[in-house]
Amino acid sequence: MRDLASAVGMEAASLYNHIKSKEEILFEICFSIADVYTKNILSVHQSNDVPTKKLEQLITLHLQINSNSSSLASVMNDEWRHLSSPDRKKFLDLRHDYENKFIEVLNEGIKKGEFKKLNPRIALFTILSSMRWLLHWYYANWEFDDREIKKDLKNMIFDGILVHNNSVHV
Amino acid sequence: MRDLASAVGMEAASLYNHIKSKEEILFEICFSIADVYTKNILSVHQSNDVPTKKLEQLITLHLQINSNSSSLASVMNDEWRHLSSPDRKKFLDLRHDYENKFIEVLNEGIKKGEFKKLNPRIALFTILSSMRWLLHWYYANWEFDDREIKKDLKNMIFDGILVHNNSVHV
DNA sequence: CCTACCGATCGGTAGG
DNA sequence: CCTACCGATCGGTAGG
Repeated sequence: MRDLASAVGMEAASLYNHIKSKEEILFEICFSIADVYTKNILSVHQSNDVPTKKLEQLITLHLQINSNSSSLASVMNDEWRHLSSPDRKKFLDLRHDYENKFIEVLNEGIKKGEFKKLNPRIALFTILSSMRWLLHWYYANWEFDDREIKKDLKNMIFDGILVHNNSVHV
Repeated sequence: MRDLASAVGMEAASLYNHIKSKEEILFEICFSIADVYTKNILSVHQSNDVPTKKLEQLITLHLQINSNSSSLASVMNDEWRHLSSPDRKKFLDLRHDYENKFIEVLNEGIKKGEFKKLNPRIALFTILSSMRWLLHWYYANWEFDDREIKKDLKNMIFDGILVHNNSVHV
């Protein structure tokens, strides 16, 4: 709180005229980002697009949040565990809902023969995890082209690293 | 330190008969795991295998460490930043060496036409990141088959999620 | 918005 | 290996 206060040019005690507690800040961050995910998966879920298109929209969403709101997203990702009793459960429920809807997209794609017959939960975690490095400051030192990252990441998730003769994304 | 002490059935003060400081524990964890990575990439680097084979060996290494030593590996991954001045730099140097050798493998594969023409640093971070979810307790609730995880993960890294007619890994 | 201060907790030491 | 205790730091409150 001392750090936050000095970052906005006041004493720690003065922060409490604007916020109720440290955890309130965490709450705001976690649920504002979770809201974006929830709204987006609902609209993807309701669309009539083909599974590959749905997956592409979800990946685009994650790439956007992870690069445009990386600090908020990394707080959400790493610190949600420190929410206390009722909020923590509420957050986990939102997350599980999101994951389940994402898995439905994967299952639909497998059934239609667009996606490989992978364990959908393993595929889910692997896809989300593969984009998570964008959140860490460690990599901020290497200057990347944002469009190149998005292109290469989509390419790898859809088609992997090996060269295929008839791949549509190469 | 109170938690660690009670986990081994003693008082916090008594720990200091066995260790010098809290940071010494962190040091041991970080550098013992880093050592495994360093030794392995050297032997892969010196082999005459084809890049695809080299990459497969590196992925196998990460999968093994991330699932067999997940708690040590997650401490190393998340807490190395808290090493103090000379050790922190030493650790980062090891890490950069590792990453550079990994990138050489990727570049070799691109040059030989085995791997797609991706930005090798983006590819590196994406590959390593995609396996990182194995480190988080959150997923421990879902009971997975270890061999299924390894199979699906390799499949996704090499060939992606889309179905290809002539993919060798499907 | 600040000064002054609180109780709890932390890594660690002294001394046995 | 324990009791007793230290200085620093943390989230937060009182009172102006």
